[in-house]
Amino acid sequence: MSDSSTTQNAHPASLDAARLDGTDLALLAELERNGRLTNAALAERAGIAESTCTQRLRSLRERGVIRAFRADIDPAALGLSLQALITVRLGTHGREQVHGFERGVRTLPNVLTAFHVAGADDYLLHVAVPTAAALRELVLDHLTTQPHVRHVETQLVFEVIPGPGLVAAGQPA
Amino acid sequence: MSDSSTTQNAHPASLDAARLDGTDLALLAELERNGRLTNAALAERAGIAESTCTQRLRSLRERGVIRAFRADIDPAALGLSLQALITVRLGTHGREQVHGFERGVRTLPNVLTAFHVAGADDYLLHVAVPTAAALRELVLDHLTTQPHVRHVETQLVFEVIPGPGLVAAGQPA
DNA sequence: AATGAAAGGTAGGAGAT
DNA sequence: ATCTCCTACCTTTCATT
Repeated sequence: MSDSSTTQNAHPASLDAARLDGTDLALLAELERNGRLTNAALAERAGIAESTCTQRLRSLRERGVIRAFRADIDPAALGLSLQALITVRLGTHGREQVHGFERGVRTLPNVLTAFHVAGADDYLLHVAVPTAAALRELVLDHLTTQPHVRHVETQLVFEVIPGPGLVAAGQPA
Repeated sequence: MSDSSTTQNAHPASLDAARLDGTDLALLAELERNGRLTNAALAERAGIAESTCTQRLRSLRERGVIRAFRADIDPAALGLSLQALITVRLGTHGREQVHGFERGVRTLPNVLTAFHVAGADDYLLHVAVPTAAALRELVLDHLTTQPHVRHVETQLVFEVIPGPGLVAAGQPA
């Protein structure tokens, strides 16, 4: 196993629709379901030799098609049993403000993902917290205090429903 | 490698804050960054024997702390270079409507994740599509046509910003 | 719960097609 | 680009502490 930490971000600048053949798609589909499949098992399922599989995998990582392999961890098991979506509007929208806010978000604990969106709102933050009190603190101490934040709105998340997977949606039917 | 596909969902009903010691957290933190770390490397980083690491890992999966291992795939590489957040409001909110809608969402291609939220809106769908035309089709053919959908609003996603990771936020500082 | 040893499985490269 | 074969490494069970 090459074990290059997360996958060196040596992407060639984000390729659009890398040329992926059926074998690549099969590998991706398997690895999206089970990222810890052994190379041997993967090769067998795709009907190719193990060494070929190794090379294909390396190529997919180097091209940035596979960005990383991640353990999918239950937030509740870490004591983060409350999730919320927080809508954020900035007062000014220059490059500096945007970059500043994003830099902050990347290190804000409790933020799972942030979306920069078009429209009246600027950001949507998906967060996980232990308690309602922690959520309030997050909003009051780390968001409304940020220099260019003009408006914040919080929605409780009842449930997160996974979609059918990326590869299922790939390439036109 | 035990290779039980995704991780059999034999969770004990969703444990809240499973008892996780420092070693467990170290393992989770590593695996969140690199889910394909070998057991040997993981053991070394955590300062435990390889056989111990195997057991810890098995336990974490069996308890549902680790739900799965997934390849993180670049949507653009699959030709899905446009992302959006779609807000959905239902007309009626009985159990049947909610379950029906969720069942539909789970099989809707292009849906990466759906959030069931509290408030004026009922759902937020994170989708990835190849083109603006495909987005329009998704909304018109698969959402507004659903029986209990009353209102749909679409926001373009400029950028998805990853948070610092779940484990970073775990347990109070 | 954690460990070391040992058997069996796996990874990735060299060289040929 | 793919394959077969080979060696070094990895995984895991089990007896032991």
